[in-house]
Amino acid sequence: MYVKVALPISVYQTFLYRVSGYTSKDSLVGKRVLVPFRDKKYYGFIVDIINEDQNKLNTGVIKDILYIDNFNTFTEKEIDIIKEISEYYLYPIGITVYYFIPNYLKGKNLDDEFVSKVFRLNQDVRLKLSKAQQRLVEFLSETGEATYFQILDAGFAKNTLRSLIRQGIVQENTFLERQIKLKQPAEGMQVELKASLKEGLYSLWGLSDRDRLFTHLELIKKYYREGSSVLIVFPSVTTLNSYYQTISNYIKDVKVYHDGISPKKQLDVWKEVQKGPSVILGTISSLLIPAKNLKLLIVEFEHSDSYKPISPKFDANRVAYLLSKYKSTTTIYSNRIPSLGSFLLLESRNIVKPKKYRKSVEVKRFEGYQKSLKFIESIIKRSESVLIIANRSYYASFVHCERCGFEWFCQKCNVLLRTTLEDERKALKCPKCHKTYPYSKSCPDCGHTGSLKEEGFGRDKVLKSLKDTMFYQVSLLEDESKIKVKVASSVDEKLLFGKFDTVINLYPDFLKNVESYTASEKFFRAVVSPYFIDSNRYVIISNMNDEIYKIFSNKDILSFYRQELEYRRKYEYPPIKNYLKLEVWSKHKVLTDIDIFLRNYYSEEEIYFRFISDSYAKYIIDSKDKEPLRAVFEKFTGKGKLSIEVNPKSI
DNA sequence: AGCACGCCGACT
DNA sequence: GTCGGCGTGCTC
Repeated sequence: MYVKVALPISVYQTFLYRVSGYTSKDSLVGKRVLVPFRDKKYYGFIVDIINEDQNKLNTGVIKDILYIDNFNTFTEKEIDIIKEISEYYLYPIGITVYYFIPNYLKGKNLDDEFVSKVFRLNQDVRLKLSKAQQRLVEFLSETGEATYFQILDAGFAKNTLRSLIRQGIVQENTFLERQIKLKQPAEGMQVELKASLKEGLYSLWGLSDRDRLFTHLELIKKYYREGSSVLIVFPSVTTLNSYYQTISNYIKDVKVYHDGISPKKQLDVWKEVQKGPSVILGTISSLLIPAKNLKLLIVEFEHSDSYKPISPKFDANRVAYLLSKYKSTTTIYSNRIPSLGSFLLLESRNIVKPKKYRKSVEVKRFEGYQKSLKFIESIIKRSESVLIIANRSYYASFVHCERCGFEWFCQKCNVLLRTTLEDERKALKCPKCHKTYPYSKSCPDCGHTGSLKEEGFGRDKVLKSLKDTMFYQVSLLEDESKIKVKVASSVDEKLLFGKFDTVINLYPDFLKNVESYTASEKFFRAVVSPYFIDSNRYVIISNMNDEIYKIFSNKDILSFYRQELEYRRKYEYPPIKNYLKLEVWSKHKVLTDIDIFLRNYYSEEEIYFRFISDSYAKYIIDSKDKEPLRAVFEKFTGKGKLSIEVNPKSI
């Protein structure tokens, strides 16, 4: 008998091998095999079975497999989903499979000291760092947290990581199975749950994190009792962890699967959930865990950028949809407020009705950092507990105007510029593309001289200021729990099950001042998401009074999205319009070859955007036809670095 | 991805 | 005449 095997190499094709001692009735699809390939041995996965007589179609010698696992890593259904992901996102099948398997089965790096640890950035960094160290700091700042494999995959060396840990810039965390009991039970379920949800897609939003948790809990219990498995997916180990600490009080034997647990434990969980119904909390890498009778899938914080990994480039929300298609699961996209993309799909989904909140929103004019601080202090004096959202966590200095709040962003990357010294002269530098901009003494926005400060009022500065001037105890949100005043950079992906007296949103304005078509959406999120944190009072310190008033005075809080979709439709931006994105890093000769190739297949109108430099090219293609891109990949792979993104999140 | 094959320039 | 550069093609 012959089997098609997907190998972890960057090609679209699969390879044919011979297995003996099995019949086509055995469930070989989804099993891991060790195969000879050239003069090497690779672990691959069986994705198809070929009947004997069909092998005549093939040329060349077919080799025998060397070894086959006695258990299935995947069932046929997960393999079908992997095939569809690989096809849809034009990503080599073997590498796609590898993304979803337990680390233990990859058989490498397993005894490394850093495996099973999650890395996060510590506070303010003002030390001199090497290029590689700077890039890793930037990477962790963007992703929030990363596992060891993610860091290696992103091309960083172990030594870079090690040196940053030694300097105290990067923190290594291990997963703790610590449980915290919630003081308050659910305040009467405001959500109407029908006897049982039918299979299909649902959107759950408009609730505080705690109410959402208890809504999940009701559903989880129901499905679990009926003998079904439940999978809840989180954008990060940090989020998963805080959910686990709470829900494990209510459900015995919750299983956890992510890259922060040991490879051996991962494999144990993987095998265990195939045997009987389980409740599993996992990160994106757990999406295709072959849980027995999986009938409920919850994607928590569905808007998160972490649901679109870099390699392979797929969208976890789409995989969640595929799970409902192939496994008939009830899939729930859960969030405080839906993402714009989710909102677009609300019509085709069932909505779990949000409860009506009647919380007033106060907008306080931003008149500089010092005045805001005074105002915050006055609120703290009169409050039991306060959460301050600073909207940024700064680790390097940048420039802003103390008077009007203006901040410099890179025109290309929309990243805050940092101050640097170029030939002993101050300049502004983009940390991403390294483009430099001239420094000026007066504010480019309000023209005021002497009001420019080389520091932001991100999380770290707010924390320091409050610690210096106040008698109250202040801490970061993620630190000790019994502190009156908490400071956070953002709450967008942090589950907050407790209740605050007051939530203060400090100057979200700069998000809107960015020159990007996504700016309004980001601002909306930053302003509205904290509204659903359980609190008596919500104060926003901002100069965007009109916009904020408009958002909250609307009967339907999401009506902003309707207007935003109009705008996206008019200018043909995602998520209304989907594009294909191709990026190439190579020599000029290769870039021009690719250019000729592409222009041969796509018309002028279909090439929406095109940029070619000496070493880099970028295309945004407005076409449904992906095949030319597949051809480019096959023809030019190996001649440089290629990246294809289907439905990119930004163009 | 990796590795071999093969076609051109630089060398003891 | 040979060594080694890297462009091209293939791996079951």
